[in-house]
Amino acid sequence: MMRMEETEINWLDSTAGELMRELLEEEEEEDDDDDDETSPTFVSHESSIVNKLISTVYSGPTIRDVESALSTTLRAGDSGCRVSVPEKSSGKMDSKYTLRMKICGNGVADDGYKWRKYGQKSIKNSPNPRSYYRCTNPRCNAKKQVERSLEDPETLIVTYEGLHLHYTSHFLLPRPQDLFTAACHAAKKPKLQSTDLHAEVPDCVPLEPTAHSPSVMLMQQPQAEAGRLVEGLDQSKDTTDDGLRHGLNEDVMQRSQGLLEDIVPLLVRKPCNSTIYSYGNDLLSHESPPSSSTISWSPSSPYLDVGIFSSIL
DNA sequence: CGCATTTGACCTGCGC
DNA sequence: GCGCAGGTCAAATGCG
Repeated sequence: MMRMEETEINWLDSTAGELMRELLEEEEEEDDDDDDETSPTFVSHESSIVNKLISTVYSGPTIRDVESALSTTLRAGDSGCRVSVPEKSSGKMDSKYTLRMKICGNGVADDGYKWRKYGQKSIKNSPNPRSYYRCTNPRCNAKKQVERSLEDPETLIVTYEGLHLHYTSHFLLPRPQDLFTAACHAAKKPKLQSTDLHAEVPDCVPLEPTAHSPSVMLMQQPQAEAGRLVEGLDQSKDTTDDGLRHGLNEDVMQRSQGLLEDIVPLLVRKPCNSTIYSYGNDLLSHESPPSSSTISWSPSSPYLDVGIFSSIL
């Protein structure tokens, strides 16, 4: 079984590489037509290539599908949580991504990472202060800003910036009922970080390990583990593509065992605007600098994981 | 005691 | 150059 999965991944790797080359050639010919319907968010030339690649290799749900499924299912389940897909990244090709998250209970949708608040600032023309967070992983340069929406006080506007050089626990995809349970726990859970809504700082809905989440062990390893995982990346930072892939894959291969298919980003080697879809046990991904996001989702579990990768190189 | 949060001060970029 | 607004720093404080 494991062997078959590895073979599958290798096949996908090589296939992706070939497709990428084809698409690159194709792009040189038709330079204008970049309005790819699969991801209006991605504006760069490179992103468009990746989108084509993904749409070629991947036939699962699109971001829009995910958004649709989320709003439908979550509302149906009355969990109160909603995460919408990234908004337009402000035209310019920076490493920022903005998401809107519906507050649920006393918490909000978790993005799976652990954040440390380093500042709060009141914003002009806004009654709500903006909170600034950094990823607690010292090797990770990811940041996010959280503020309440002016239009809808129950909506948090989360702007992600920077790259997570480690995995989020959200590769674990709970079932819908688990999600709801987690949301309920979040409402009661003791303050882990800033969860004070008045301070506009939501942490997350913790994903409680369940028997239905086989990936829990791997993804909930302590941060030290994540740090080690990233060491490989740091060493090969200049390289980027190969180095990144190497660092990730090697480590992941070593420790993932049967969970390999759950966490190996297929196209992690080609960072660019990216979305990682997790569809059941199969995970396909594409990444792209300077900004990218990861969205993990399972049809049996309308949980949208949003991690932001950017400016890794 | 260690870690996270708070919060005022400081820095930086931008528009006038 | 100046002022404003946004972003970051770091000391103080709180909490487990």
